[in-house]
Amino acid sequence: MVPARKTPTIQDVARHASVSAATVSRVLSSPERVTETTRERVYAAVRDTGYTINQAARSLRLKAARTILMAAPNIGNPFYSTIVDAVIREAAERGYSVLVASRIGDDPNRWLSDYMLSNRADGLLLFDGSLDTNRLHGLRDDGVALPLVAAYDEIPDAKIHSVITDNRLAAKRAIRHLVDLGHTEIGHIIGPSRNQSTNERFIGFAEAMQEAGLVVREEWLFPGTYNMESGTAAAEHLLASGKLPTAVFSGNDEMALGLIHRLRLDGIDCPRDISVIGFDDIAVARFFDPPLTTMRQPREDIGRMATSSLIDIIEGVVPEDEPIHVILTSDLVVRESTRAI
Amino acid sequence: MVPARKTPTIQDVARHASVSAATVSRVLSSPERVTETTRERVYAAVRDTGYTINQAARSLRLKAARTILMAAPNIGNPFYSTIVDAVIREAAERGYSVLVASRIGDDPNRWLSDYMLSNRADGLLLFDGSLDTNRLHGLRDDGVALPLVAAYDEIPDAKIHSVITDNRLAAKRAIRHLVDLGHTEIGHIIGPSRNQSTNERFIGFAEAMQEAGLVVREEWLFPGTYNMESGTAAAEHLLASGKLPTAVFSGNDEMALGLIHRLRLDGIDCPRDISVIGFDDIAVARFFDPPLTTMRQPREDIGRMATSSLIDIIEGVVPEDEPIHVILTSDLVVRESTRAI
DNA sequence: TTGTAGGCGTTATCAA
DNA sequence: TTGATAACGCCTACAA
Repeated sequence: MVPARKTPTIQDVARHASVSAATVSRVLSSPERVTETTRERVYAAVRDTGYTINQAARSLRLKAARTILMAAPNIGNPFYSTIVDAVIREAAERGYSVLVASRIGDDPNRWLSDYMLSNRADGLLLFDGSLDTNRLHGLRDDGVALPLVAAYDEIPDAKIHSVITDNRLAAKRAIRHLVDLGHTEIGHIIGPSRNQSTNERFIGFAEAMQEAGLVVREEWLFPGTYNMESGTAAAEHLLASGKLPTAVFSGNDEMALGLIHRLRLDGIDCPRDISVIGFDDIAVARFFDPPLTTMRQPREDIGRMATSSLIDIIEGVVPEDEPIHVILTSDLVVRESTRAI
Repeated sequence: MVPARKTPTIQDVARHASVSAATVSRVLSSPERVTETTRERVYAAVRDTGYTINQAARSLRLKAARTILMAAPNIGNPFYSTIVDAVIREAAERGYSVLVASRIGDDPNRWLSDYMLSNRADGLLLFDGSLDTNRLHGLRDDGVALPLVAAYDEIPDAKIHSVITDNRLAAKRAIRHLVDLGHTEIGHIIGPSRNQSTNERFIGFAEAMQEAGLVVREEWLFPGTYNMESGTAAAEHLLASGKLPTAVFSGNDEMALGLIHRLRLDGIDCPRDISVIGFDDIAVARFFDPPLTTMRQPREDIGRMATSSLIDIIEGVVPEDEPIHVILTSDLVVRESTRAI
């Protein structure tokens, strides 16, 4: 219980074990290159001194921080909870730490370059498709491309590694589900337009509508912001438009929840009077009243795969000229917020 | 648009500006100690070379990482979303980065010490009251106490800085609200017992019951785990117990949501047949059906204050022998899940 | 198998 | 006001 006077260094361990610092370093990184006996002595010394490696020194020497940066436009959205968890988990398994950043300040690109170029992080996990592609390419270090994986929200650039979901297809399936139930008057709450995934969902919606021979009515489209309040706003927009659609495809679950809640205030019941399908399958979806029909996003898989891909790239196991493009599939989860007309 | 061959160092900038590296360093940290003219020359050189500081080298030299570690038992819980956001925001404002860790692996303490002692983080924001106090004290560096702030979940140790909420009082107010509505048969879904906040809420519940002259019935107590599934389980427990209470105080909102959902499946309607009050006021609470009455936790304030306190401690503006103890107050938010009997 | 020595990029100290 | 120098703790040639 003697408090350490000072954080022990590799030198202290070396002295303690009567070996050189080099040997200690070797024991720690490649134990097989050291005799059994000295190895044991070093391990003992490590225990005795309570030595832990100094990451700053190690990073400086190795030019690698064994840290990745997860950047999202709004990490405060509960949607990211599962993802953050998966990212941390996967990173930890491979010996990496995770720094998190949210969009802060004016220049959306500056903080990223700061992190990357200052040796704080070895790679970037980007959940924001709205960033300037060129500047991203510009983030270079040592003349080699910055390890970067676009996750969830795609970046329309084939050269950038990405782990995304089949947004367009999923949207089409959502609409087909409604069509199969007999709906012909279908509205759509659109997500924030700066997200590429939003656009993909919108395109899927439009395509499916056309394929079903249905018309997209302008007044049944509403630009939301992915939070519940904008679902409420969408409801008010629809209410004001005079005639309600019989079904609504919401760009995400939260807006769907806001929509259902607000409509009910005016006596419009889901699913009795209107069907609503969401997107994501957030945790509350199945506990809501009515339990929400939605397109389930494999959030955990996104986090895990994006992280492991990024680390693969950092560690050079992925050839630079063969971009990774993982497209995960979303599942239709039918619950009670949609019903036949 | 010429891609840099190599990350420029302070030496490169120095050469570029025809000054010494020391001068460049000075310009960057205390510009007033350098002549206007050289200062300008250095700034220009920084721009030209695209120099960014190497954090690893800086950390090594300064023995400070300008990084804090946020550790929570289950960062995957959406409850933390707002908090993470606030922490990042506050930290960024003071020039700090944020590392996140979740409980991973066997030894809950080991990873923390690893982070701290290895110079990766300068301080710890701990959202987990179940950690061994003594080992926490043992986390020392240079013989001075590890900068540590216990946030949200308190640690029963007066020497540890903390930013928490008035759990016991809040629970009492929740119960009094129910009592004021005429309820006398009140159940409680308890959170995971390893959390101190859980215990505080339970004590508050018990005290308020006693003060109101009500008895706590064993079969109306249910140990949950803070997720919606355990709310469902609580419902089934109550259903099986034969007689339902007329009101339930849930240790958090998510369990309340699961409870309400599950009871409705058996035709027990909230608030018609049973009143439910939650704790936290998570984002969905007001959009749920019925909108949830709950004790609002100032989550953003917790994140912000805990972070700024921690950084104060790191930077030595807080005397070590005067622990910070912030207790934030929770607000009763009356919505529609509770009603007079 | 082990040790010596040099350098990663930065900043603080001391001189000039 | 500015510059030279040393040191932070680690790893890796290279030498023994």
